[in-house]
Amino acid sequence: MQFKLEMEFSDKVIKWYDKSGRKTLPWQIEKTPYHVWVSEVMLQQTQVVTVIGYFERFINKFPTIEKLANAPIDEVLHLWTGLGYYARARNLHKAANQIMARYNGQFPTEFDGVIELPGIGRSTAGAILSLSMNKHFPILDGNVKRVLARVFHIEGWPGNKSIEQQLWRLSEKLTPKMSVAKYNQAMMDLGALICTRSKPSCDFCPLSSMCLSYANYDWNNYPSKKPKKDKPNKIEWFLVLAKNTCKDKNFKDQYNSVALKKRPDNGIWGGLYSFFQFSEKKEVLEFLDNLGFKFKKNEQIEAFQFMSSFKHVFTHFNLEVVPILINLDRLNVELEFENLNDVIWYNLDKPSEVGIPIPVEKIIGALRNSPYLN
DNA sequence: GATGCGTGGCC
DNA sequence: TGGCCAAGCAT
Repeated sequence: MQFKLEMEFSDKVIKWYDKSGRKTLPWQIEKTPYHVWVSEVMLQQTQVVTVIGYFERFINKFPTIEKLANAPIDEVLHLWTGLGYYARARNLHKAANQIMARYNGQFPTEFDGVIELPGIGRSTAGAILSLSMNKHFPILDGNVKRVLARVFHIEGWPGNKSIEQQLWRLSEKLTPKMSVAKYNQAMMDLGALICTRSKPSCDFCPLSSMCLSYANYDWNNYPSKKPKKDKPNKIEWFLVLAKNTCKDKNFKDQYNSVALKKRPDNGIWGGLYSFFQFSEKKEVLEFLDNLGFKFKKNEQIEAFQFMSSFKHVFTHFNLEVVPILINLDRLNVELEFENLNDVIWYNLDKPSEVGIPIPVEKIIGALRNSPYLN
């Protein structure tokens, strides 16, 4: 038997959802475990408007867990290009294969089995089981954290373990036995639509009468801000090796493919294809040396074309990208990458279906329609 | 337990 | 413009 406060809380939330909640997002049409799973993973640290298009393309390409499991990882990463946090895609693919092997392709229905899958933590497991099967599990995403921190004046940054634990206990206590699916979706909607990070719409909030932050008009202090840390700046040279593969005389002075190398599965842009990257310029020359280039000073200057450098911002550092373009046709050399693993010639006109990080996309875009083409 | 992991939007 | 953050998880 739940106490009055909890009953009142969930009652208000659910009634609000019936009137004002979201019910027609792409992953709410057929609320299968697979659809909810893919959407929840895409929505990790990512906003709904961004996810919608990615979700539709993804489900269209991989309509079932089996199709996803059997797809090449590069194809999965291709559909994830631009979404970020690429480990999510690799984990999704790995988990799909586990589901095939362990559960005969049926998404597991027990919490222990779900949370064991790579890329699924406590909150995502709770979301999948509650939203798609109405099972009684709490969730604690950024929206729920914000709502609870404000209504109950939870002090401290939720990234802190003990604060997060407090919030989990609150979420457990407030999650009703009945209508869990509706309640959990309602809490996320409330956080996303009403109890927003800045300028919340308290006038339309079903919880305002029991909200400490509303009473004190101090929503801006909850949840507490993350402690600041300065971001390092890094510089990276991207070696753009380009050549003409169409062998047409008219395109003699142009090229239409560039060399890309698959990055290691771990770390930044894991499993994606990028240009050869170097943190020191002299490493670029050494690399070319090893490939058989022997430059005299003047040749080097002629061979290098510096494209516009630009900045790319990550969560934890700033990256200055300096692309160096080398037109191999002009040098009249034939480079062989046979001794290098995971290198592809990426055709600018017929792009391979692989994952590409945004800065690489930008450079490729510049090559397609810019003066560099001459 | 702190840190690594993307990208786009907002003010 | 730049700092901050958004449906977290893995290590």
